Amino acid sequence: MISTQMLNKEQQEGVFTTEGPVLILAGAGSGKTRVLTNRTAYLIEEKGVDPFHILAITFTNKAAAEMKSRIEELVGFGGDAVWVSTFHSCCVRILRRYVDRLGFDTTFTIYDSDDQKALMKDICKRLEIDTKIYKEKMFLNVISSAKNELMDPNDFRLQAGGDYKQLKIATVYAEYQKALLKNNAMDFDDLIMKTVELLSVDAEVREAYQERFRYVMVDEYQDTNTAQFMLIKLLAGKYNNLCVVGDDDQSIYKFRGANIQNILSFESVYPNAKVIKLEQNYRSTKTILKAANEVIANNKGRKSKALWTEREEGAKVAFEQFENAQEEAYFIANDIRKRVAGGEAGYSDFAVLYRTNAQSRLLEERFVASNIPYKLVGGVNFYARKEIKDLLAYLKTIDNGRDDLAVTRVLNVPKRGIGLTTQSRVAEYAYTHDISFYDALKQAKEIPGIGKAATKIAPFVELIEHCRGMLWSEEPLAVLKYLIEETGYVAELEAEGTEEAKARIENIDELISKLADYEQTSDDPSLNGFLEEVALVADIDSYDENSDYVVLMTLHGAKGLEFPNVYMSGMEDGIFPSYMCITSDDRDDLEEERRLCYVGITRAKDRLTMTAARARMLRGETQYNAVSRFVKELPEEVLSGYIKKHATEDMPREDTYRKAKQAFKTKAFGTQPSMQTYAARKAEGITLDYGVGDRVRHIKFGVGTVTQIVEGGRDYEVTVDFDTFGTKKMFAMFAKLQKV
DNA sequence: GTTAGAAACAATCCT
DNA sequence: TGTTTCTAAC
Repeated sequence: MISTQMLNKEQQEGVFTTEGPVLILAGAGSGKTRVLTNRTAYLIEEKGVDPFHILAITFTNKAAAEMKSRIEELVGFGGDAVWVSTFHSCCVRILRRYVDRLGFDTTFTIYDSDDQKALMKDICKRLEIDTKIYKEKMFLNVISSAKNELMDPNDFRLQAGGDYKQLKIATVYAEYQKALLKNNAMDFDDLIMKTVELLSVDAEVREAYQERFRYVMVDEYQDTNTAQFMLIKLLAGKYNNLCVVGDDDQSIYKFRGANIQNILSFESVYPNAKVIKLEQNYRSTKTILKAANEVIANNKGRKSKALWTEREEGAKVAFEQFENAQEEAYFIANDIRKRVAGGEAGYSDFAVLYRTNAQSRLLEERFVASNIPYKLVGGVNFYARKEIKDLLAYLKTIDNGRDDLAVTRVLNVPKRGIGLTTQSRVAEYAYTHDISFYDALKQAKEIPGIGKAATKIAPFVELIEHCRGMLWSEEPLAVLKYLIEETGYVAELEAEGTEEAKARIENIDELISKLADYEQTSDDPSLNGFLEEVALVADIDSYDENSDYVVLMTLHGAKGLEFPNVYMSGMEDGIFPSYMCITSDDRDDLEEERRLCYVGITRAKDRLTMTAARARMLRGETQYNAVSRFVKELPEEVLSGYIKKHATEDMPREDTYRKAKQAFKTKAFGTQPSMQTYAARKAEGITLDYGVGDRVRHIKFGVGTVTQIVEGGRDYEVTVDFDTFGTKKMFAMFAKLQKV
């Protein structure tokens, strides 16, 4: 049911303009998801469009799931037939059906960035490239950008001209694609590019999808790259009922190939496009919106728009600067604790945002120590963890024997006494006979110079074959369990007994329940399907706004979300804006960073707090950073806690910047930067809730017994005999020991 | 072939 | 600081 009275005039226009190309410029918090869902409902219920003919594309599974459930709520019957998916899963779905027409097997595996790197390493070795001069990552970056621009190895070679380095990259690119094809694998960029290729080359497939997708909608359009643009253009190519929603001020994925021209020149590509602007914000207070507007106004070359709200003024934006990052973390944790205790809000009403994942560690430690429930989004992806990747590699080997990477990963895990020499002999044999690594293993006895290693290989092959046999009659879950049992993977970890090993076992248990869950919820469960789902999950997908925890994540991760209380931490020049973009000579980089700041500010509904530290430890070195220039761009009247005169106007410029920093460094070291924590200065010393003989837990060393406590000034030196790490001496304030 | 300890090295953000 | 790669000894 569509309730138009709930929509403002512009939103209604977005809902009712269903025919032809439409560009909706939707400012932050202007209710774009509401427009998209209502539009879909309108198409189905009022215009009688079969849900089968509607496609909606988002960037994350979480956004897709959310949109899907909201559509189903609105239309009741048939809503689940709408194809709502991410770019990547949409492409996979098409490719799984037709990619054999491009010479791939439809059971292809998807490589993540670790896999890409491993493959690239092999290639560099084979081509005898000195990876000290040309780094693997450089090749991968260039290749990725090329793919985002739909350039295949040939195109790349052509544009290289006579440039030596470019030609070298072209060779590597070609070799890389060859290896992927041989392994029957694709990387993330391939998923899009191959689909575009398929649709361009194969008229039959193209017409089938064009006929199907009579209405196409794209969310977060500002983040699309050239390949994705082409994909959309092709899919919507027959009926051209294409509705894209985006905000150029929130374009923050240039590094991933996002092409801001897609949104800026939409009207020239589709001259008859209808443009609708959503400028009323329903999320933030006037103060927060003013802060956001002022900051983003410093950018040039954007579609002008001004967000406004009917909401109240609200609290000022708080700014706090601390001596170091520890104090900063302490303040944030304490502030949240106080507000929750005061009944002002629940934990889930808070989000702490930062620029880099590395900043999460201190916050996390502090939250653990303060017993604040939190959820860390991002960092090391669950599926990128060693133990998970190992088990997945087994499953991949079982599923697709052509994936050499997966096979080599687990061939000697657990240790089977198959070393590097044997491995390279097999690889060589496979290469010269033009067969897969796994097939070579099957004929291990024939391989010259392998000797007794063949007897070590046989059980591995048997294991894989047995599992393949199992799949005929049993669910993938049974295979995984059998695998864990047979390889002794968990048993080995249990024997280790460390905290780390325990965490790994927990992860494995989680993998088991994920697979079980998949088998329950999927209508046609298969090993291949599970591996695909796993390859495409993003960190953000695991975030659940209904659980009562504080969320910790990067500013990038926060896009599309909203919270009553937001902390933007690490507001320092060199951190945010990042060192990389300050030193870059491309002015656009700073603008992108500013957009990121805009995204961060507009996440907050009621209260926004910015924090900074004077000194921060970065890669083992203490850095002294000035307050972020973005803080200085905030209008004075929205700020509290920060007196502008401290933000000296005489901030040295780029060239003198380093010198000044150096001077500050030496001075600071001379006077011994204060080692006291914020807690100590605020509370005049600390009290311990444990004594000699008590059992305590340390975040890293695990559980141990306190053997000695020595008082020293405001702190205590505590000696703990840890169960697994031996005896350590530490200061109570830093150790954050917890009584158990 | 395996392992532990030393040395080198690293520069965001993500599907 | 934390992780990956190298080296030497078992």
